Amino acid sequence: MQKDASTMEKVVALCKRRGFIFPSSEIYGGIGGFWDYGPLGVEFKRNVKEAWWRDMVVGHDDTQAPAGAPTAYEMVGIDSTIVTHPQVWKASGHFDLFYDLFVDCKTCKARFRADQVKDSQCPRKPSKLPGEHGECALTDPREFNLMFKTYIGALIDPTAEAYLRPETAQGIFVNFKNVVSTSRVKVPFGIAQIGKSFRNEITPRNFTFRSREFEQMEIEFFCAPEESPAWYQYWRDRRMAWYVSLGLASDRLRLREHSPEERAHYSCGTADIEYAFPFCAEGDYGELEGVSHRSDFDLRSHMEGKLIKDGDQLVVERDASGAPKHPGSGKDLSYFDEASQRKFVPHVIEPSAGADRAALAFLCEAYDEDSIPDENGVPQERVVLHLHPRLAPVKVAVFPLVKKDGQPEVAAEIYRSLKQRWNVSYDEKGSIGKRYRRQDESGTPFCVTVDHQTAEDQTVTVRERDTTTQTRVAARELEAYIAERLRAA
RNA sequence: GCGGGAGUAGCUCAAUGGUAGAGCGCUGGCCUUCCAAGCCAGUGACGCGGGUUCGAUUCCCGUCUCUCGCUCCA
Repeated sequence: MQKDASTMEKVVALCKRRGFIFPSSEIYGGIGGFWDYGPLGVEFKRNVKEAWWRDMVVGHDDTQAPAGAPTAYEMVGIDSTIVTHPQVWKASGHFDLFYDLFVDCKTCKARFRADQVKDSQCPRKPSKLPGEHGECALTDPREFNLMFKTYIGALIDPTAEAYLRPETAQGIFVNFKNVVSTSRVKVPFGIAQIGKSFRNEITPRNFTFRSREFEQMEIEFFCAPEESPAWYQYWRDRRMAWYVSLGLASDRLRLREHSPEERAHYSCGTADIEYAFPFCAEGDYGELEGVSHRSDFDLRSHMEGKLIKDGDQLVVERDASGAPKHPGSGKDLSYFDEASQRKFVPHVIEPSAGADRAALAFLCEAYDEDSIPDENGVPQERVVLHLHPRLAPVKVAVFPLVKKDGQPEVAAEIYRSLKQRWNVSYDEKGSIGKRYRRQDESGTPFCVTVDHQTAEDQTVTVRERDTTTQTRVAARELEAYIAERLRAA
């Protein structure tokens, strides 16, 4: 189906109606930029994260090179804290990057970074600086704090200031030494993490796409400097293929290589995996994941202190007295490679994905309105989520065709048995067609119905969500049948 | 923060200066041998504070929240 801004409204409405996603704190009027996942949503989002964790981490084979990879590599995971030592964000550059002073002009509604006023021009009189025009009405510089601040300990004291992490990546870098020295990994290897991050986005927008509290799925992949371009290629393509494998196969998905001007100063390669969300203007895309080549920027930052660019070199930023502006840990985060008898600071490839964004893209892609014939053969519109079975919150729904003749008892028995393996729901209310439709909206790939024939030959019907076709299957073979279909998907 | 839009039931909408109706949904029951539309019953709303008024959901003011556009990005 054609998808545009009105589709987005329908997806949002469906999410609310079926219990995927609710506005946070809604009974108090909501709170912008925060969203809660409901009963179906939590299962769905867990499936997204589980698919990522399985495909990237626990399912990874350390012993041989995957297709497209330069060599075999190892993968491990961690789970670091949301609140860290505040110095982490100073050394990483986030403190300076996320903590700006702005002045606004009340006359022309423009906003300038306080440190860039002298390089800006007044929108009404471009020959003048902001504030020089007679009608300019600049505010005092005001703090723009993109990191959530909190206080460690019960006492509110400036020395106790800390921040909620704006990304999970730094928790990996600061644990690099711990992982290397305890888990026997050798370069090249990756450390993965899934977790919440927080940013005071100035403009939360577009449903869960830009939220202030969101969840990331990040890998920091450490390799030898000279191998990094090949690993960058690998991860870029590997991550793109992951989305395709879970259903984002349409032309709404794309991989976009950043131009050199667009890249961060330390990066020698960045690509975005983007999806044309229904809320995007024609030709626009929204970012799902950034895969970037970060060189040795991060580990060096945590050794030496916050780095800035000096020519084509990265050097420690210094204050007036010549001391590092934001000192690093001083710990040696370099790696000794036994094979080559060589010591180096590993280079990093970072595939950084938004779990909520991926989830939203899967929902938008899956949303469909089609029509299927009713009992009289007249086409009737239906709403269906064609979610990949791995992502579907409920895998199977079990129904008795009618609520009598012992059918509910048989159906409940099947429900209990399948439930040991999958998330299964049972429903005996209303007409059978209505129950099918309800499951279609939830993205349930299979509906099993016990009917009159079940009592005669112990078979049930299995109805498929996408085609609505039905297959008669022996009850005792049901689990194997569904397992096979799920595996084949 | 600035500018625009909007707040009536879970959702979509209606009406009214005299405290609100409907459809869908949801719940219970009846009916029903396969794709949301039968029958009965039930559930449930005027964002908030103030003003005008005998009386405000309605008019006025304020406020809050959401939402759209601008600096942010997973």
